[in-house]
Amino acid sequence: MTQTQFRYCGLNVALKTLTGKWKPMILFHLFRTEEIRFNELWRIIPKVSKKVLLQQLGQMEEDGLLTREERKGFPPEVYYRISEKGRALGSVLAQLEAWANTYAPQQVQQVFDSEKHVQPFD
Amino acid sequence: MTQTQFRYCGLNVALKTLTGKWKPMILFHLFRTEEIRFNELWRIIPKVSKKVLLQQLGQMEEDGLLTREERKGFPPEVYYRISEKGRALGSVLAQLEAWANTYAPQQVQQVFDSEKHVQPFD
DNA sequence: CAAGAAGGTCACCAAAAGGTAACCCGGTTA
DNA sequence: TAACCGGGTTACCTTTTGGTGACCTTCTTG
Repeated sequence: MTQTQFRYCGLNVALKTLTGKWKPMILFHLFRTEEIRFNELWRIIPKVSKKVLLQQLGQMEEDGLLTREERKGFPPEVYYRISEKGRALGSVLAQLEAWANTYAPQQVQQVFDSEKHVQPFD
Repeated sequence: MTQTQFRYCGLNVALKTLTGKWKPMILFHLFRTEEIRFNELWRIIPKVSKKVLLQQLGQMEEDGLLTREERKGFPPEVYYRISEKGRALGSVLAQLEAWANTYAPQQVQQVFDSEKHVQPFD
């Protein structure tokens, strides 16, 4: 028997930092690319508006999940990358992913299908 | 080096089932009591409105995180308990809790403080 | 000089989430 | 009969979240 112990306060905090329509996808890309420019991300993520993407990134920076670096110059570029704190979530996110694939495969498939016609990435 | 692999589809699904103002607290109670009546839960959870509690429980039932059993009789009582699928999340939730306690202890403390004057439970 | 690229802001709107209070129903008890 | 209990719904409102399009700024290039 798995005697799992948790309180809800930390859980609340953790879920609040993860909640946002585009955050799972942003995290996904941050985990796979090591560093990514704003416009790259914007082009990769299907249908998100510039404002909202910006604001989700802003929240994630506030929450310390990622770092934002302005490299000034020509066209001034901004690089986002996963932080220590964000990276520490990796295994948990993978487990959430696994849980959904095990216990709700049809819904996962639906999400997948609803996006594949929009974005053929990989 | 932790080579964490996840896609965002399952993550999206998992987070969607966990998102809701009172769900962390509901889960917390379901994990510790094995079975609980609606009004018990309502009295234990500080300030939630009946409607919203009901609707969060409804979503969680739809999502299969918990089971709802009407025991008809006297005043007809309704018992909620964690499901298989829900219980499978236990260790992940504990890890999210641990992550928040490690990386955002001050925010966790804030949530704790903001609720302790309302509810002295345990 | 005109146009474009990168990153960002602003005003405004639409949808979703949450909250409040009143009410319903069936059965019990004062 | 009146009031109460457990569980639940409804109408209505407020707050939060996400979305659209125009605009700005600095620098570069045609």
